[in-house]
Amino acid sequence: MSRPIEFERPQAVNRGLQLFWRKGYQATSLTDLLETMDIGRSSFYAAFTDKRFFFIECLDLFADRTLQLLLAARSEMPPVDALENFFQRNFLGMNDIGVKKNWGCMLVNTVLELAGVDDELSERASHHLHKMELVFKNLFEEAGALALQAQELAALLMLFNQGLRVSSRRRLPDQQHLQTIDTTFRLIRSALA
Amino acid sequence: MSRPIEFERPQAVNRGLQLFWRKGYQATSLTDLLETMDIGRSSFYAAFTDKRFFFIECLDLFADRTLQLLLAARSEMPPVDALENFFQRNFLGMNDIGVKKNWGCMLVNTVLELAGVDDELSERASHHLHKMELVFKNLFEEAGALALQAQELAALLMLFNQGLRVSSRRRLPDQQHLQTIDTTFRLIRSALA
DNA sequence: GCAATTATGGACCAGTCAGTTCAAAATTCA
DNA sequence: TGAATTTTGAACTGACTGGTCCATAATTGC
Repeated sequence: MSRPIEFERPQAVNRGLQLFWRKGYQATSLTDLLETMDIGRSSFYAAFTDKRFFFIECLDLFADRTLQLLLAARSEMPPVDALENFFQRNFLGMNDIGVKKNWGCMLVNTVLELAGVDDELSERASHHLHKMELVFKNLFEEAGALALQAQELAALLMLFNQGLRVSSRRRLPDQQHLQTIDTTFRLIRSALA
Repeated sequence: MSRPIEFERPQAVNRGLQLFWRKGYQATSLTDLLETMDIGRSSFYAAFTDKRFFFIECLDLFADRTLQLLLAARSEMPPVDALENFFQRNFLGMNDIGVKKNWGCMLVNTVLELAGVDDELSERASHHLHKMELVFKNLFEEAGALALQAQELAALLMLFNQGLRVSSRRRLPDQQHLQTIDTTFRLIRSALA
């Protein structure tokens, strides 16, 4: 019968996800992965099929978590505030050891790294971004925008999101990112008013 | 004395550059490179030192060409028109065989692929983007903006640039990209008026 | 505690990677 | 034409890749 492997699995997946997030798919070797996840080779293949399949699991998990983060903010504040907060978080928060993670967005990273190399993975990441854009649109509608305007704003915000994640990986000063977020959302609010 | 190797060199470099542009640094194997450039292994190492060094040459060349493209447009039209034209080009033009190159921007691609993997290369690409942003700023000043406003607009446009290049690799419909460019530049023009 | 089942570490595999070496071929200069 | 020089193809190297295998170890149900 099933054994307590499921116990440590989430933590192992999480460590693997972070490695993929930081270094990308290709630059993450299986050996790196095994060390980081603190797991044996056999166990890895038994639990996750192979590297590519595991990457898909991480990618989907990342997308899901990101969306949950946005929806959690929504449950505590008005829609546009939630969006703004969602972006600000990435440049205010610290991780456990007090160092910021400038790893951008795993979805954006994956689209660019694997387009033309592994189109299936690239398109899967792109699809997750599309779903996120739909959530943006819903939030704008909740804020009172009509369908067409909500869609335009969502497209604009996704473009902004992509640009911001690139800037994040360039390790430009946080102040600049926060400034850009502020400017953008002032613009959005004035369009909604 | 020197032999006519310099004759074919530019074309070989150009073919190599396109391969790096399309597939990125890691996914481009030396064998791929040699076939595409139609050159032998020894000749490659004799002429370009090694893969990484050659990549740098391509990266710098790409940045230079991109800037030249923008400056060429500037010599034929007002600064803001030149900027708009610079972006539109990528979604209107076809290559020799009538197929569009949806390879995004090699600088943006490189920043994302190699951040955390080869920071020296990633930062080199980032630096090229920074130089491009300075050119944006100069063009806005030529269009009559004061230094501070020109800088803000340039930062915004670079963010827009990055976002657009990501969208490009996602192979979203061109019409959407052109629409976004139009919206953005209407905004910019109204800010300048 | 014992047998059946499952997880695990480590050796192992074939393939690919970037890079080197060197003798043969091509080109130059005289 | 012929000697010096340089370019080139092809074989080769050692390291690393993702993935497999299997004997041992751990855990389970009884």
